[in-house]
Amino acid sequence: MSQRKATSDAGRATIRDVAERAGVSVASVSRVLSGNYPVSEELRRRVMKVVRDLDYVTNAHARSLAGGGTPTVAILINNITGAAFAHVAKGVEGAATLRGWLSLVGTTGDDPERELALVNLMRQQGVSAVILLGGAYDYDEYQLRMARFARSLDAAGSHLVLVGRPPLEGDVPATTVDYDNEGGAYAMASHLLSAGHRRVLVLPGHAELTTAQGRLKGAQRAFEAYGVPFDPGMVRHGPYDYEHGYEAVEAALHDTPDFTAVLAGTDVVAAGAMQALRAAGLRVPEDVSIVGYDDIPLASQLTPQLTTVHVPYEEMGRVALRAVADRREGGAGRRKGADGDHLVLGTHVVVRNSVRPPGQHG
Amino acid sequence: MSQRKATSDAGRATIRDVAERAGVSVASVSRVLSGNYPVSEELRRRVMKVVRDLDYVTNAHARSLAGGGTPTVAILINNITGAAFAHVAKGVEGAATLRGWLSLVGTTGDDPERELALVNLMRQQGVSAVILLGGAYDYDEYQLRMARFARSLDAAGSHLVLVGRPPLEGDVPATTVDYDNEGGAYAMASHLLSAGHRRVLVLPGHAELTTAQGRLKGAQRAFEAYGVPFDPGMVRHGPYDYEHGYEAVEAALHDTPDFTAVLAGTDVVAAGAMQALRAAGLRVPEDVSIVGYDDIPLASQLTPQLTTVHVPYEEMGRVALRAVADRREGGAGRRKGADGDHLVLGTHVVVRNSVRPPGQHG
DNA sequence: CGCCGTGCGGAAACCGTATCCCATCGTTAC
DNA sequence: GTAACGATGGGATACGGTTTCCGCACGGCG
Repeated sequence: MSQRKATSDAGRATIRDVAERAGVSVASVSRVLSGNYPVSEELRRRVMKVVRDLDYVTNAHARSLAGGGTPTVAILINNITGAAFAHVAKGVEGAATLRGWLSLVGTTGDDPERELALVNLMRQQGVSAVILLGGAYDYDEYQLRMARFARSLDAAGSHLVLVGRPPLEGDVPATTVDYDNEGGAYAMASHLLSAGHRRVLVLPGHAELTTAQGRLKGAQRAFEAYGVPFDPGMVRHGPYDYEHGYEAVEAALHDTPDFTAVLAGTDVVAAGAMQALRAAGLRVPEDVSIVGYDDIPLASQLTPQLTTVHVPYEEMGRVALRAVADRREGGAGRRKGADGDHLVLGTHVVVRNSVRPPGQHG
Repeated sequence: MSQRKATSDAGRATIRDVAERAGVSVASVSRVLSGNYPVSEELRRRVMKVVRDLDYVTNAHARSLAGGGTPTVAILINNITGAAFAHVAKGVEGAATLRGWLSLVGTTGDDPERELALVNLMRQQGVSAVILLGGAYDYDEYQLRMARFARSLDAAGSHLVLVGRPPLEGDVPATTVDYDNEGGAYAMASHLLSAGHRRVLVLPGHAELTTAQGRLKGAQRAFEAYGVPFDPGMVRHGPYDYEHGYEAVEAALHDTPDFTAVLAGTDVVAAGAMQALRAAGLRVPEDVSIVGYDDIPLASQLTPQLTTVHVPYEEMGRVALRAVADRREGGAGRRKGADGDHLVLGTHVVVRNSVRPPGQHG
């Protein structure tokens, strides 16, 4: 406990050590390293040699305390193993690294407590922005919670970015990067309808999840547009996972076995649905068609390859980071609440082999 | 450019602001917040109220400069979208958050340049440890490179952890968390052999990748143990992706079509292989058996569900973090090069539905 | 009533770096 | 020849906390 300095010799080299050993001042070393001040070639050489000898690296904490610092973004994600969000994270991380920014990643596990704790932790770190990934549960409290985050971060000179969530209401200092969720669902459902399907099992996801709400709404609109009655009994809610897809189809086969297609809220859900159909002796797509959503790699790896909606996840990540970077460079001149606060990216249907007209066996 | 203080009022609140507003000294505020010094109830209340009013959070940079700081681990990963490594990352992140540690994530994209840059960046951040994820390419240079990283980090009071890579040779200050790669492959190949398969297509991965080398070796040992001649012509190297699995099977069907089973180096490779077999009109497992490696969720989502080798990825992540934490608490008393430097976790075969004895149609 | 111990709050010294301001030196112009 | 000037390097200070060292006030006891 007491010997705090026991490992003193193992501590990292400071800029003072370098200065001393090179026989120059601390200021000169700093200038050589940051390179934003003219120094003589001789000085540079002397300093750099010592830097190499000592394997010196600047202390990022001290640097950012003194004002220099590397810009940092924080990525907060529910579950890092979810393929879709992993792609967004990749987009953010790639774009960040490209401009020399650093990225922190935290996982919330869908726990509001942890989300709060992490936002505060990131605030402590002085991040330039906090990027929140993934659909949100639209509790009454949600809007207030996010608005509080947004203001809190804004007051600290940071910024909140919502990716894949609906924008916040009112004059809240946050940026939203979204995709045309409802439109994708509309197009996907239209694809099924135009193939002749009328009885479609819909598995949009959790009823409270904003993503699921949008996907369901898009499907409903498509049914309307085609003049096909939409049967609420054909909708089954549940989590975005394989098991739900499997169980929902199992249950539907028992309750309403006349469906000829499955509109899954997610590729993973589609995979589960496909498996359940097979287990029941049904063929895909000969007996039942299936479509997914997200277009993660799994979609093209299933048999048959899945027709699905492509969502530009990685691009969204890049866009999110760009929005933050622009805002940061735009600086004081830009007002919050400006036009760029809500960015929407397009989606499109990717046609593969999991859809056929109904009743066409063989 | 010039108006550096333009946004002055937007800057975050400092501990001094809190102290002033609460009418107490800076030291008192610090003591209330860190809680490692007795303060009166009255003082605590006064300070906490102001903290809430101002939405104050401590500046992590200043704190860690002054010695307080939150311990941080860095996770360096080739590709965040790879399922296996994502699980390790999840394990590390979860264990880190559990003890209040922070985790940084960086992706290297298999680029040694970026790897170097990131290690240095992390060193600047003063991380407690750098955790390198994933199989390594065993170039001559690799050992030297890692040894340099290890010493460099060690000198800065940090530590290098290799996860899923072979341990470093010699007296290098690094910890390795590994799994029984070769043993898993041995068991998996034995499973096929005991089912009666003799002609097995082996897709171990890239020839230079240490993971692939181990998996191939394990398979070879199993063949030896069973007294079955191992045909090098049945081995096809390539990347751990879906396309490689597909193309390798396609090529093998042309060159050596007498194989009755596929031993894939990865579940994803197995998925590709399965697809190629189907495309050629072969059934799995009736005509050809397939096994994978890793036991990622995909394995149980394929049709048929894949028999594979379970690798405790998430556990490895947790173990890696625990190793770092222990070392940190063990402190100066522990010598580098101690026993705990190489941890090996077990693997086991998970039997599902993708294997049948050869020649048993129906 | 005075002394001393105790508990709590304040002033100040760092942590490692960037930057401002000034001193110095060599150079050029008058 | 001297003054003014540009190019560099050094010293000092600020960044926002933590922590050590002190001093003060209060209470109990002799």
